[in-house]
Order: sequence, then C-alpha cells, then structure tokens
Amino acid sequence: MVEYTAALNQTFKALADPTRRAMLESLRAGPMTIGALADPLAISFAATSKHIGILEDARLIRREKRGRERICHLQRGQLEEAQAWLDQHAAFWTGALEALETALKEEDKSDE
Amino acid sequence: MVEYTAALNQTFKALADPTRRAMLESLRAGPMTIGALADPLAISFAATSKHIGILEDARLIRREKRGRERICHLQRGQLEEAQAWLDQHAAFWTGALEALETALKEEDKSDE
DNA sequence: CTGATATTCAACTTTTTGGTTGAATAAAAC
DNA sequence: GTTTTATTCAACCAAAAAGTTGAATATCAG
Repeated sequence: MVEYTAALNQTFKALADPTRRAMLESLRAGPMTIGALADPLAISFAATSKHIGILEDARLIRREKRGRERICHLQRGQLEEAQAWLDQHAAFWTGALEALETALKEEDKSDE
Repeated sequence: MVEYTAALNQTFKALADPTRRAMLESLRAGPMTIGALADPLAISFAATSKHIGILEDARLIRREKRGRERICHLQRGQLEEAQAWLDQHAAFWTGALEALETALKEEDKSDE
C-alpha cells in the first residue's frame, strides 16, 4: 500500500548516511571536485568516491569529467518522491489530528 | 554547516528501511499490535519487534503495553526535522533555479 | 618522456543491519 | 494450576555498508 518504488528506497538509503548528507550540503554552494568534497571529511578519496557513487546511483548528483578532475553537481533525483512520502506521512497529524481535535471537543472522550 | 543532529540522523536511518516505512504506513490506519504489524510482512515477531524498537528510538512510534499485547501508535518524532532538511535541499532548485533562470534570460550565458 | 596530481579499482577488514531460532516472560483462557 | 497466546531476549548468522591501503589509470606540468 502507498507507492513503494525501488527508487524511493534508494533515495532514502542515500540520505540515511550523515557523510552523504554533508556532501549534498557542501554541493549547495556550487559544483566541486571529489577532492574538495573529501577535504572537510576525515575520510580517504576512495571512500569519498564510493559515497559519490551511491549518490550518483540515486541520481542526487551527477559526476562530470573535466580533465583529471571530476566535478560533482547536485541533481534532483527522486528527491520529490521522498518529500512526498514524508509530507504524506506528516499529513497524518496535520490533517487527521485536526479532525481528532474537533471530535474530542465535541465528545470529550478518547478515540477507538 | 546546516544543523546536523543525532536525532535527524536517527530519523533518516529509521526511514531508510522499506519494511519500517511499510510499518509506519500500516499504522496510519490506526494503532495496532506487533502481531498485526508482522502479519503482512514475511518476517518473524522477533524481527518485527526489532524494527519497532528502531522506530521507537527515533520516536516515530510509541509502544503501549495493554495486557500481553503491545499497541503501537504513530508519533511525530523528529519527522519535521527530516522534512525541513529535504525542503531546504529541494529549495536549491525551486529557489536557486528561479534566480538562475532570470540570470540566464538577461545574460544568455552559462554560470561559472 | 618523466613526474606530480586526481580519481578509481581491487582486495580486504570491521561494523552494522536485518534476519533467524529457541528459550524466557507475562498475561489470558481454560 | 496448566496451557495458550503475545512479545521479548539472547545467541547467532549472512549480507551489506563504510572504511582502509596500495596499485592502476588518466591527465596535466615540466
């Protein structure tokens, strides 16, 4: 029930790692190389490259070859699906609780 | 840069697993027991209980003891922080691209 | 061509994750 | 009190994730 695509899962997995989120945050300032991305993180180039690969698979970034460097750019990927999932889930409270409140005021008893 | 709390990380990790998202989706219909949650999933009670533990740690659900049963209820947890992170990240395109578009129209040349 | 730089590849290690099973606990039903 | 029923605990397992190191590749600078 509710759409559950492989892409949505890939997006959430990609976002679940704090290092990868930090990378995405860095890239908000503009495109940058793997080296520049690895710099503030206390991990190797190889590890950074792997993270980038995961973000690329989730299409949250795009890696462009420029000479011996790789420039990483942000991409939307399936971010909107993830947002939609969260929004829909959050609606449980915004919408449903509103209705519940009304019911409680009128009945003054617990639901169910 | 940008708030990165342990709670936010816990939330994203909790949401990264499709089984756990399915559980949260089930619970939208109303509170239910571990058994009822485990039923549609092809996993054991024990595995279900563990997932519930993770969701509980992330405060996305609350486990209430009623007799020999445990009733699971949805909770907001730090869901709003996760939403905020995504919204902020998505704003990169909605906001920034809007500005970029304008710039392109006026200058008709590529950025950077 | 030679050497330095940027990144990736391959192999490997450690930790975490998602799952299992069977015993333990606790409450309900008989 | 004995037996179901519902859940958890503990020990374990396999696969995935996140990291490392060192060799390979490709490009740029002399």
